[in-house]
Amino acid sequence: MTRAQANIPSSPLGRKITSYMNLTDEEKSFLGELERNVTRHGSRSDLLQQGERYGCVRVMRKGWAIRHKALPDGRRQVVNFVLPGDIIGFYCNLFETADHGVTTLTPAEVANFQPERIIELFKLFPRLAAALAWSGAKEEAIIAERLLSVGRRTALERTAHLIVELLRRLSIVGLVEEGRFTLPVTQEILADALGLSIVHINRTLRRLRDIGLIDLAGQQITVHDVKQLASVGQFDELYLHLIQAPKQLEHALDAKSDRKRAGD
Amino acid sequence: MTRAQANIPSSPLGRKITSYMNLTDEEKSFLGELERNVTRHGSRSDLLQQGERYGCVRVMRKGWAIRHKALPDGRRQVVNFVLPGDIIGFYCNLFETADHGVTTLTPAEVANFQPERIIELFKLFPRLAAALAWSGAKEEAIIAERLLSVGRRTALERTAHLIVELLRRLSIVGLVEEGRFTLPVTQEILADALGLSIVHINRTLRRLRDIGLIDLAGQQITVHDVKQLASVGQFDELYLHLIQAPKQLEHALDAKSDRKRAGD
DNA sequence: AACCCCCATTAACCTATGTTATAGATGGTT
DNA sequence: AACCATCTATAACATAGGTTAATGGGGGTT
Repeated sequence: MTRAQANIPSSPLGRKITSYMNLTDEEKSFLGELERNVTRHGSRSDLLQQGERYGCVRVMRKGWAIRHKALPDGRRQVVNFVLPGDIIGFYCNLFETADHGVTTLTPAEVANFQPERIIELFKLFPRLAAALAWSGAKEEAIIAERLLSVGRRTALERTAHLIVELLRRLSIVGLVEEGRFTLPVTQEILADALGLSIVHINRTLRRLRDIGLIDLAGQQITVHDVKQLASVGQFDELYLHLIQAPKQLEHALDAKSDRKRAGD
Repeated sequence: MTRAQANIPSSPLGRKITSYMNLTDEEKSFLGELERNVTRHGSRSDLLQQGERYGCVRVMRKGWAIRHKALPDGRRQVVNFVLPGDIIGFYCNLFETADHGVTTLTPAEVANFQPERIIELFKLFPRLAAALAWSGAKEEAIIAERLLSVGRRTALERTAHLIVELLRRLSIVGLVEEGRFTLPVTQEILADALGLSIVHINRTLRRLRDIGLIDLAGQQITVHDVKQLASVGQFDELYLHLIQAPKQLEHALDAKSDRKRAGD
């Protein structure tokens, strides 16, 4: 059983996982198999509607989406951004029906597999299963951090925080280059993510530009000084480690795999 | 293997689980064993501090607690209320260190067990494990709903929504009587949970009282008309089903237990 | 090239909620 | 029974952010 760290998987999920653990060839091929059934979707199409039954577990291979909840009168809150490599609501699949909707922001490729595969995964490749479980737990942590933002940070702080978060998450899957990345998002969506009005998001982005912290050109955003932007957003180091730290997973693995690890 | 539905478990966790599935005697006794190592804590004591290492998995047996995140300057957001029968941050235990603190609001009894027991649980009692996994998933859903509240509901709506949520959750574990329950919470904590100032929470509670929807007497709160309060809070039926619906679990069980169920 | 739709931008104005300050309950402690 | 610390309650005032409305740009489509 050989570990191949050299060849980086082409799928973002694989790339994300290899960023914190080495995968055996067997693990890689199982993962590849999970991602085999790919569906393609246009921009602004609903992958899941509030109230709909859950079917497959979905993994975002390419493109962005949002998970969002709506009130009867149309007010809407974006709960989370789904980025390439993300599983869409990992633990939510335990529920029968969705309490939120999922909508693409760009043309997207989504991998679909049956929930039962996860059980299989736990039996055959516990390390991989732990990685997914861990990744799912991060979702909750990200949402809680957004709750802190919306509840207690000012508009400027929230916005800065979100930009840094996206930058961090995207860089794990290799979608950031020199502080620049694509932000396929209207200001309305930003507003719904941050609990602000569209006008105020506009004002706030302007301030960030005026201060010289970011540049916006179409859907390209450039962060000039991550450190300063992070400090404006009161970005927490603990949170940073949590959303990208490699070592964390060892902890999960210790807890999860009571049997001897394969490949060691 | 006999199902004993007659004798209701004395622990709130047991009571919560039996509210949506019948437990075998074996399952009950394993659950009882998990809850055997009980620690007692005074009011306002930290069960876990932001940045601290996770140790045991904790179950609230008696009393209330809050999970909260703080900004460097002291602003604080209450992420969730931990009620009797709740597991404290089920999936968070996959992380090495806590990104939030947990503090009791009342004298509390907490059961502690090693994370490894959960693996054991999955092997020996998959139905029970599914129930816990499902219960953990609810945590995320509750946090997402709070995010919607804080981001998009008005002060009055949020407050009404929270009261209904607590009423629902507490009634599952038998802590509500005729719409009346104990709310061991200062207005400061309510404010931190709802992203409001303490003064404004006060105003808002007053309005709810003036409208005649609730009564407050010390820590006793009485909800006169749940339906109307729920409608003020734009309480979503989907969400309601999610936090207490029995049938949901069948779905989880189908997915989780590929082996034949014990006891059937 | 005229039309249209969606989106960003900005100004002017408005209001829900925050802040500060004060007073009064409540309950535990000596 | 006086004291102290917390907590609730309200008033008066301040402001961050919401609302409305108008303008202009960009990219399709006819």
